[in-house]
Amino acid sequence: MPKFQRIKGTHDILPQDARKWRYVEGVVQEVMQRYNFDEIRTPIFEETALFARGIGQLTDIVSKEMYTFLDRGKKSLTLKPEGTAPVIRAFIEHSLGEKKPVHKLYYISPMFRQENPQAGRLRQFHQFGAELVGSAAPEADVETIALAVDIYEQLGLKKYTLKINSVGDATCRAPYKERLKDYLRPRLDKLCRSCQERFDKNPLRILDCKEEGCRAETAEAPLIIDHLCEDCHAHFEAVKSLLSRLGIAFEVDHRLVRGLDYYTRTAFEILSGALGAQNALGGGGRYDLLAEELGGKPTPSVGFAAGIERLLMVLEKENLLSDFDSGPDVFIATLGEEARRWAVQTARQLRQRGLRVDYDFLGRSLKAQMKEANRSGARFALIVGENELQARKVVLRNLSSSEQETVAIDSLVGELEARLGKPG
RNA sequence: GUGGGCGUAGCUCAGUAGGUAGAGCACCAGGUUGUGGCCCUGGUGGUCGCGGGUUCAAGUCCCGUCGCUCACCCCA
Repeated sequence: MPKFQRIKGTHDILPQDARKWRYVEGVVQEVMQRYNFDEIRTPIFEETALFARGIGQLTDIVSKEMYTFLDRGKKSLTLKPEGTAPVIRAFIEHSLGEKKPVHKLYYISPMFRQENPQAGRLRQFHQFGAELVGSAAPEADVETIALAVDIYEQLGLKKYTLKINSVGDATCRAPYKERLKDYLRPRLDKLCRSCQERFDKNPLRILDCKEEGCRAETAEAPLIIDHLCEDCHAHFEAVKSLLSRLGIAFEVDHRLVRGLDYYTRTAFEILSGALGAQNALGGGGRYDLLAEELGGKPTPSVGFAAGIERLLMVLEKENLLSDFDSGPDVFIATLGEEARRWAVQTARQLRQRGLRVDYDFLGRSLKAQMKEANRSGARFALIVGENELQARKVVLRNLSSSEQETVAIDSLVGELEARLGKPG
């Protein structure tokens, strides 16, 4: 048992996995670029009040999941539990809205939530996300949804479900909430205990409860979709029709509610059956009121966030993550002191030419060095002893074909580059 | 915060009726005086999560504790 171990809910990403992360992050960046989203990087921590204000004091995230601490100046700081509030804070702080009306921003970042870990749920986890800031048009909603979908498509993912809903806005949500509460009030005692708690805090979420009894009780409950104001209704219809035009399959789920308070109108989630209990790959929606809430000018916006760990779990399950092993171009195996010194020098020379080169650091036998070369996945081995040095030649062995030949040291670089297909 | 499962070599695990630990893989060395992948031989490696108790004797029984994991809740 090691003396120190990683703290609960965190993961070390070891080299073999790091390759998979780099691949996924690369695809994310590439698709983001196609949609002309630009990267933004915000700090790992923020003033606590930013999240309390932005996400909502009553949400689970803020009320019980944040990593909050005091700095030496007794200021309350919080490790970011989500990405949208920080991005909007930066947007306001740097007056980006004054420079041009619409900003398309994306991020890839760790997030922190102090929950009990389980499959697909960590305390430090990673999200990529995008925010389209400054447009109220339904095209903007569709832009972010299509972007999310295309990232999954680009990764080869087939089995996922897109669910969408509208949660209304300032004019229609409050009245609907009251109607819903009126409906639920007489049935309150038949609901599960957590739903009874939700009644005051977040009644909309009761519709999303998985309890058999609650589902039955709410089967006939009024749905927000039937109580949207005219503008919200038109917006939702436009979003749906644009999605259809793009051939993006979706399910309307009138019970879909998101856990962060800032959402208005469009809300969506992307689910995967391959995940277990935590089945949301990503989610997002429109948040037209957030910028004002954070002290900025009214700035209608949409965005989404998606979990990288969950995505990797699914890709792994679907067998979409293979062939990431690769070894050096050349492994130098030596015999004798003089040859070892030559290897140090030659390795650097080759590396400066752009080749990936490695050699032995343990002073082992030639046989052990060859074994190491094989294990490393190297394409070529360079075998060098006193004989070769005297003759100014080296043995160049192709490790997959087992063919080898003697090459003059002076023409080594050219010979290697020719065989590796690299530009000389 | 609550509940279930699990904690034996680097990894995956076995361990019978309690008698102070094994396999496969990996690793190292040799079989080839200067050459890998297969094969053969040998070797390194374990306070059996930790603490306490029962017992002549505990990985094996009892209690506690910590950790991991899955689930509830919530969400990525």
